[in-house]
Amino acid sequence: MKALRITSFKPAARDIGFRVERLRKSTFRQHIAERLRSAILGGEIAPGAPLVETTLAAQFSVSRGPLREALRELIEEGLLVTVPYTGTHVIALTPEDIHEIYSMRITLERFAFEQAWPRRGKAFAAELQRRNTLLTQAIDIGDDAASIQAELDLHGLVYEVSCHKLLQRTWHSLRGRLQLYWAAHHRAHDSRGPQRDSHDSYVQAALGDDLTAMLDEITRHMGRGAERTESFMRFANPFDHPPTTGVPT
Amino acid sequence: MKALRITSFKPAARDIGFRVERLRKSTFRQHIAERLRSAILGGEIAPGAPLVETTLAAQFSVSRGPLREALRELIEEGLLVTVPYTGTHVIALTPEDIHEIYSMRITLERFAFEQAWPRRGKAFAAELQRRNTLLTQAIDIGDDAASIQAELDLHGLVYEVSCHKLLQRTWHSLRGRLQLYWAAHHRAHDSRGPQRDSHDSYVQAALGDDLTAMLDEITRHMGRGAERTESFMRFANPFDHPPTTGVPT
DNA sequence: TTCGGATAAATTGTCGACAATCGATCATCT
DNA sequence: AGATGATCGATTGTCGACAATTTATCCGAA
Repeated sequence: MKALRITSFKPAARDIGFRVERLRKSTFRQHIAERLRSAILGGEIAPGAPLVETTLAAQFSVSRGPLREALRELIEEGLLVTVPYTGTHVIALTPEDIHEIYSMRITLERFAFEQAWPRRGKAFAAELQRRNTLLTQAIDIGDDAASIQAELDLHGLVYEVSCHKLLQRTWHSLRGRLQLYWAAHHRAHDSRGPQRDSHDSYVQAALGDDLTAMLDEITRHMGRGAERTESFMRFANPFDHPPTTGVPT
Repeated sequence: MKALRITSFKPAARDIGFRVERLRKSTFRQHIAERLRSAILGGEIAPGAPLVETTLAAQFSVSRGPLREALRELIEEGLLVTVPYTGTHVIALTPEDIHEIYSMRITLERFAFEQAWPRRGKAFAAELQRRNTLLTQAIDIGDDAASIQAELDLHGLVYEVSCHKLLQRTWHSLRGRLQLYWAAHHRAHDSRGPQRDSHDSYVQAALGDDLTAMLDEITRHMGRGAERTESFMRFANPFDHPPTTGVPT
């Protein structure tokens, strides 16, 4: 076997200017967590659907140990809820949840722009436009999953540039819920995801010099999304689910 | 045994006006997670300290299964970091982390007040003053742990009143890190925690009618805390730790 | 001495089996 | 019929042992 080992070198011994991230050894737990996450977020597993450990373990061809640990991760992420001795199921988002997600998004993204504003540069501008192009293309093609991904990526850039690990972490969690909802939304009535050109003013403001205008744009932009979203949920709400017992711990 | 069972009643059958929360069944995992969390946050386990599964399992008198799951929870919460096949240790906060915590706090607490502002009532005012009194008493007695707890509780009220589950969840996570740092801080040079009367202007503004003034007060209040905090860390930084590899997943 | 590889100890990852608990079903009694 | 209590199947919680991997140590050769 003799896998290449990069970890554990003497600190001061021949330092090429070439730092490599400690390459993460794959454990079943990690693979399962990733796969399950994308399955949930991608809509392969519907919101509210129950997950049975033995079944999943069999599907992944592992024992229940690693599987349970992977579940524990997703539970703590807020994607799953569990009741001891009873079962685990994917969270079912309520209209209130959606409202909370959007209001939180406005707050976080405004903060992110305040942090990132002085850090913007040519690379930022180029990357922002690149991602916007990607989004537009995905919409034109009509690929729902790609559109969602692209929109999240577009909005994600400012968090990356903010250089604020805690903020990124929080966004990551929020992003998961948002993706979960969007996937369910699009699957429910197969309208295309984000509308074309809907992010042009967002991008333009982000490249401009007026921070206040940018902050206003965020509030306006998100407001539109929240509005469309909530009005939809008020009509068709396929998930009017039991208590769910989802206390933050 | 025959424990009393309140769960699972028919919805419409004789509803006494007496709602009771589904009492949570205790599993080892939960107990361990709680105990470990408080041990870490309380400073019993120092930041950066390694945790060995077999040792812990022996201390708690359980097998490694439940213990590992409890660890997984704390890892996902951000209190622990782990490297596969290598080990787990308590996070070591850097000055940048502290800075991030405080800036995030300002953003979140301002948002919380915006949400909670119309919901304030007599109960809110009474509770706020009660908690402030508790804080003052704890400081007068000189009980560090109680002071930290009291200050966090005081600031926590607005999140509770905000009725924003997502926000509460985020605050809970932030609160953990804050508590972790404060405990380490106070233990390092045993100065008393928060200063007396430092929250009077905060409480006063929270009871007033000027939201803008409140938001400013938050920024100012936190700014003071961050300043004291950071200046301390710049001088004495006992935790100048290895890479830590703490990617948010 | 210093470098390299083999070796050993410690720690985590994984597995399969067993125990505890829950929810539903059904029998029984008033 | 309605409520109460026992039974059963399904699912999760827990355990102990074994395998895989990392890290530190030791030994030998240039």
